[in-house]
Amino acid sequence: MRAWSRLLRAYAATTRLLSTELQAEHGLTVNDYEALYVLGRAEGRRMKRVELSRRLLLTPSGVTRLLEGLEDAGLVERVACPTDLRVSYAQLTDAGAAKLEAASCGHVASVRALFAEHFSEAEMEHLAELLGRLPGVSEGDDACGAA
Amino acid sequence: MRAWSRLLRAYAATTRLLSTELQAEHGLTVNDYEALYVLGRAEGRRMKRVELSRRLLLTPSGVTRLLEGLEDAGLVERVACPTDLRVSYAQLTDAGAAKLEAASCGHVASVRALFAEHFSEAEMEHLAELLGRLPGVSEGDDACGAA
DNA sequence: GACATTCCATTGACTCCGCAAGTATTGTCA
DNA sequence: TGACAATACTTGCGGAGTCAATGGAATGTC
Repeated sequence: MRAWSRLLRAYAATTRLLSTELQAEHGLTVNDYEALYVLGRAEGRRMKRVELSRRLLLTPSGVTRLLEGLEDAGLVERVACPTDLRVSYAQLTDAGAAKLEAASCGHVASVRALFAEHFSEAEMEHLAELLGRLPGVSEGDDACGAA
Repeated sequence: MRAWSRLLRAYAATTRLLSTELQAEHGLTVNDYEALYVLGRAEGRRMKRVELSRRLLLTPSGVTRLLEGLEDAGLVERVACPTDLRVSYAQLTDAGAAKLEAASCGHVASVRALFAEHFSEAEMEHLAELLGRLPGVSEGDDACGAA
């Protein structure tokens, strides 16, 4: 089916493009960015790791590894939960917030540029709506980059 | 932008689902399947590796590795080109064609099921059309699984 | 006919991420 | 209370794919 194969290709193509750019300009992967973004909008700029894994559609181990990198870069801190010793929050640091701010600007512009080149506002809306119907896609929504 | 973040999530979600199934039933990844499929419809069931990398949106090295697996499994053969010693064709074997046949049935059904559950025919068409506008998505088209 | 250039393909080192297994903590129910 | 399940997270291993570097072959230029 065309829709399916195109979804594969669309992902591959756009990801490659945007990821390369984000990497070159800020040293972040797409998922790094999404993680910072999600944390930035979260209550107290922190979030349980499990929560994060649901938002990003990653497995818990994926989240651990993702945060490893962000922690090493000082963008995210590990904060223990006082009431439940099992959980540890991922908390955006000031550096992380600054990084997010810095990256947002260019990244959002790139995304907009890429999509606006091929779609009208209404079509983007429609595309988002359609994709949102697939299972699990619009879980904890409000999602991606500012605007 | 919602459309972008949902594209990411849609890919992650659907891929995970369908890939797991394909893996369990036939030991193929999604890209393995796409490769077999593309080869199956190619002139003489063979294709230059560069060509394949364009169709699958993989880098040449990605193709080399992908075919490595398929060759080990006896689904694809390496055939030299007489007129240009640089190129080597990937040629679908009879076993490969059989495997494709076997996998197609279930896989196509799964894909259809997944999409049909959430979209009407017209919506799928529309979705495919929208995704196809993104750069590089509808290159060498006719694309995916029988239908 | 020698040279640089370009193209096809492969390899090694790396990243990202999923799976399965393991640990630590919490909750439940006898 | 103590046993057992469930939850949150981490870790070892492996697969898949990228990039950069390489080698071999074809092409264009003088």
